[in-house]
Amino acid sequence: MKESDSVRVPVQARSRQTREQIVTAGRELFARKGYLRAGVKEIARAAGVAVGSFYAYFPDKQALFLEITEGYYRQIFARIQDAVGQGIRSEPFTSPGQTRDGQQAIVGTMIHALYDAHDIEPELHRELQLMILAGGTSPGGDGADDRDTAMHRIVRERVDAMDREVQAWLTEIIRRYAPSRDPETAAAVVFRSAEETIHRLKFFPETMPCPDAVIGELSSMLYAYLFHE
Amino acid sequence: MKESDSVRVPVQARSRQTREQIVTAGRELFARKGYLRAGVKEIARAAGVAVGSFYAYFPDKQALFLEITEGYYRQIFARIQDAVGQGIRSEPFTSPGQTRDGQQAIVGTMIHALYDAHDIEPELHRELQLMILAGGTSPGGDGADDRDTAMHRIVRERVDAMDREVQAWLTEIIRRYAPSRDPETAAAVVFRSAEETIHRLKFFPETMPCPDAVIGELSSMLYAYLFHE
Amino acid sequence: MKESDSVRVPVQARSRQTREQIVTAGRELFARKGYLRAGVKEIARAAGVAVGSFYAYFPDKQALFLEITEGYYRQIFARIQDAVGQGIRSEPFTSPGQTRDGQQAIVGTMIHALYDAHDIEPELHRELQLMILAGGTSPGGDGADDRDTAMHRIVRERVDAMDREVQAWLTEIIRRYAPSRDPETAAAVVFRSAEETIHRLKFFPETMPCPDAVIGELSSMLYAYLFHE
Amino acid sequence: MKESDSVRVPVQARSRQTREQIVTAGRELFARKGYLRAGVKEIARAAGVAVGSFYAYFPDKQALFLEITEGYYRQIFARIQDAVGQGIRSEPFTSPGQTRDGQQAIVGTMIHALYDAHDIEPELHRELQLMILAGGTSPGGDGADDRDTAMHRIVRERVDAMDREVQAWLTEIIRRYAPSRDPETAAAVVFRSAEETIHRLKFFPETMPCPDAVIGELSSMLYAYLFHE
DNA sequence: AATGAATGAGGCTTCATTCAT
DNA sequence: CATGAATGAAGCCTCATTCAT
Repeated sequence: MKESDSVRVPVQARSRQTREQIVTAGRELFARKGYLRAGVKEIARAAGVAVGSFYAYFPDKQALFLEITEGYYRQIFARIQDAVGQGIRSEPFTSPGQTRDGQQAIVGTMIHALYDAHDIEPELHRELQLMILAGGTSPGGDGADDRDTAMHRIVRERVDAMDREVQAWLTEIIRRYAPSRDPETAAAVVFRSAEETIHRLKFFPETMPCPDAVIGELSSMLYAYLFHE
Repeated sequence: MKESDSVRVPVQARSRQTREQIVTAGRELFARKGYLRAGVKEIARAAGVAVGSFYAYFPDKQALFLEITEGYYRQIFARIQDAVGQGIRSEPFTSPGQTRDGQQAIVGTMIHALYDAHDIEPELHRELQLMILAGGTSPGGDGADDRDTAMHRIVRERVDAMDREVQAWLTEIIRRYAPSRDPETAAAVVFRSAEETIHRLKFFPETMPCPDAVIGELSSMLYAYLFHE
Repeated sequence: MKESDSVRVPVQARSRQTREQIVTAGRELFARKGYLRAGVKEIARAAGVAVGSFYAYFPDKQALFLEITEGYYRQIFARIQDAVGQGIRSEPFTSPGQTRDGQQAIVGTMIHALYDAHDIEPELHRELQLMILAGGTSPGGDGADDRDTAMHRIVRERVDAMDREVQAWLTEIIRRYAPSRDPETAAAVVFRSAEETIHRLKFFPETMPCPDAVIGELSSMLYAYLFHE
Repeated sequence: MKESDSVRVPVQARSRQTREQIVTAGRELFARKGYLRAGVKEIARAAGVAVGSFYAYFPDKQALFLEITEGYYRQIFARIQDAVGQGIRSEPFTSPGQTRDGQQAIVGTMIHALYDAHDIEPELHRELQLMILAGGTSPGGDGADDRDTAMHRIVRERVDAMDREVQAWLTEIIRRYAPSRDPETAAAVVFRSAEETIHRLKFFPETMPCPDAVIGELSSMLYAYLFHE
C-alpha cells in the first residue's frame, strides 16, 4: 500500500542509478555528520537530485537510513564470513581446529575479521551503534515518542538480526572446534568481548594501551577460554 | 562575575529545592527520551517550574546534562570501588588473592560491581554511551555544529576521565593479584569485555543467552585469563 | 557553496516574486516598527509566506535589513546626484556657478535634493540613523552582543561609505564654484547642517518653525557662507 | 518596620540614597550598553540592591530611563546657560553684542557650550538621541506598538520640551544681538546646524575632517549668517 | 519523472515583571 | 521595606515534508 502509492519502484535504468546516488550520498553524509545533522536537502544535493526526487525514492529520511543500515550490515557479515571462511579453509582440510596452530588461527582470524569490519566505513559503524543504543528507549512507553523511536526500533531489529546471524555462525564454529563450552553462550561472550575491545581500539585509541598488545592479550584470553581445559 | 549573571546561586531555601527538581526531572527525561529529544520546556514542566527558572539555574541544556553526567559517574565509580573493596575485604586477611577462591572472588566481585553499576540508572548510562560515541564525529571538520559538538567533547572528557580512573584501579588490582599479565593491557581488555557483555545483557537481553550462563562464562573467561599461566 | 546551502537562488519564477514580497514587507515593517520590534514571523506574515520561506531567502533578519539598507542608500544617492546634476545643467552652460543666480541655484538645488531624499522612505531613513547611532556603542567592549553589534558595524560601514561619496561629490562642487573655502571642511559643515535641519523638519516638524522659512534661512546661511568674501 | 518605628528621617535618607544608587547605576549602564541591552537585574546588581527593590522605587524600566533623561537634559541646559551667560557677561556691560569681537564671542561661546554639553556623558547623549529617533514611529498608528512606543513618546516629549527651552533662549539671544534675522527661525537653523556638526565630530570623527577646522568653519558660517546683512 | 519552492511545528533562549518570604 | 525566586510570552531559527509546475 505504502509502496505502491508513494515509493517509486525502479523499473528503468536511470531510476536505479539515481536511487544508488542517493544511497551513496546518504551513506557518506550519515557517516560524516550523523543521522540528525545530515539534512535531506543536503543529501539530495550531494546526490545531484532535487529534494522532491528524494521523496520519490524514499518515503522518509528514516527509510534511507534503514536501507543503508541493512546494506552495511550485509557487507560486514559477508566480510566476516569470508575472512573466517578463508582462515579455516587455509587449515588442513580434515582437522581445522584440532591442532594448536589451527585453534589459534581461528581466534586470530575472527579478531582480524572484526577488526577489518570496522574499517569498511568506521563512521557509519559508529552512527549505527548510536542508533541502536538510542533504540533501547522507553520500556515503559510514553506515547509521545512516536516517530523517531519507530525508526530506532526498526534499526535495532535489523541490527539484532544481523547480530544473531553472526552469533549463530560463531556458535557453529565453536560447536565444531571448541566443544567443551556451551557453544551459544560462549559465542555471545566471545563476540561481545572482541567486538567491544576492537571498537574501543578503533574509536578511542587514546584511552587504550598499545593496539598490538591489546590484540595480543585479547587473543590470549579468547584462546585460553575456548581451548583450555 | 560571570556566574552571578547567568546562574542562580541559591540563597533562599526554596531555591535549592527547585534546582534539585530540575536535576531530577532532567535525569529522568534524558534517560527516557535522550538528550536531543528531551526539550527544555518539557524538563521544566516535569520539574514543575517555568522555563525561565530552568535558565536561572543552568545556562544551558548542556550544562544540566553535564552536571547529571558528572554526578552519575561519580556514583558509578563510588559503587564500583565500594563493591570491590568489600569483596576483597571479605577474603582471608593475609592473602586475598592467593587462594583459588580468593581469585574467583575477585573476578566475581568485579563483575557484580559492573553489573550493579548499570542498575543505578540504566537509561542514563545508555545515553552517556551515546553521547560519547557521538562525540567522535567529524574529525575532518565541516564547520560542524560547534555547540553540540562542544558538549560531546566535554562529556567524553568527563567519561574518559572516569574510565581512566576505573582502569587505573583495575590495573592495580591485577598488578597485585595476577601479576603474570601486563597489568595495564590486561586491565583494558578485562574492563571492556566485562563492561560490554554486561551492557548487552542489560539492554539487549533478547539478543543474549540466559544471563546467568553468560555471567558464568564471562567469569570463567576472565578467571582463566588472569590466573592461569 | 555557502550560498547554495542557506540562501535560495531563484530558479523558478515564483521564487523571485516571493523574495520581492519579503523585501517589501521588511521595508514596510522595519520602517514602521523598527528593526528590533519587527519580528521575523511578522514580516513573513506580512509578506504572505511562511517563516521557513523567509529563511530560504535570507540567512538572517540582519541580512534582510542590510539588503534594504543598501538598496535604500543607492536610491538616495542616485536621487541626489540626479537632482543636483539637473540643477547645474539648467544653468547657463558656460558659467554655472559664476552668476549670483547660479550660485543660489546650486544651494537651492542641493537642499531640495536632500529634502527629496528624505521622502523616499522617511521612516526607513530614521531607522538607519538609529542603527548608525546604536553602532557606536561600547568602545571598551563588554563581551557585548556580538551579533547585533556586528550588524550595526556593517550598517554603519555601508552608510559611512555613502556619506563619504556624497561629501566627496559635494567637495567637488564647492571646489569648483566656491573655491574660497577649504572645500573638504566646507562640504562637511554644509552637508551636516543641511541634512540635520531638513531631517528635523521632516521628523519633528512640531519642534520647528514654519518649514518654508527654515528652508529659506538655511539657504541664506549656506549661500552667505559659501559665496561671500 | 523596626526602623520606620523609631527613626523616620534616617529611613527616608537611606531611601533617597538607594534611589540615587539605582539612578547612577542606570545612567552608567544605559550609557554603556544601551536601553535595551541593559537589564533590570544588571542595573539592580550594579546599584547593590535586589530586583524587587528596583521595582519599589520605579514602576518600570522605562520610568528609570525617563528620570535619567530628564536629569540629563537639565544638566545640559544648565551648562549651556551657564556657559553662554558667562560668555556674555564677560562682554562690556552696555553693548555685549555690538562689537565685532562681542559678536564672535557669542557664536564661539555657544558652540563651545554645545561642544561641552556632549562631554557630560556622551554615550547617554547618544542613547537619548536614539530613543528620540525611535519615538517618531508610526504616524498611522498600529495599535500593537503599545508599550515601548509609549515610552518613546514620553522621552521625546521631554526632550522636545528641553529643546524648545534651548531654542527659546537662543531665540532671545538672537533677538537681542542679531535682530536682522527672524529670531525664531534663525535660532532653529543655528541650533540644529551646530548641534549636528558637533555631534558628528564627537561620535564619528573618522568621517569628518580635522575637528579644529570644522569648528572654525562652523563658527564662520554662523557668524556670517547672524551678523552680516 | 523531476524540480525546488513553500510550509510550519518545534527547539532553545531572554528578560521585564510579580510575589511569597 | 528588602529580597531574590519564579514566571511565561515572545524572539530567532531549523528542517522534514508536501505539492504546484
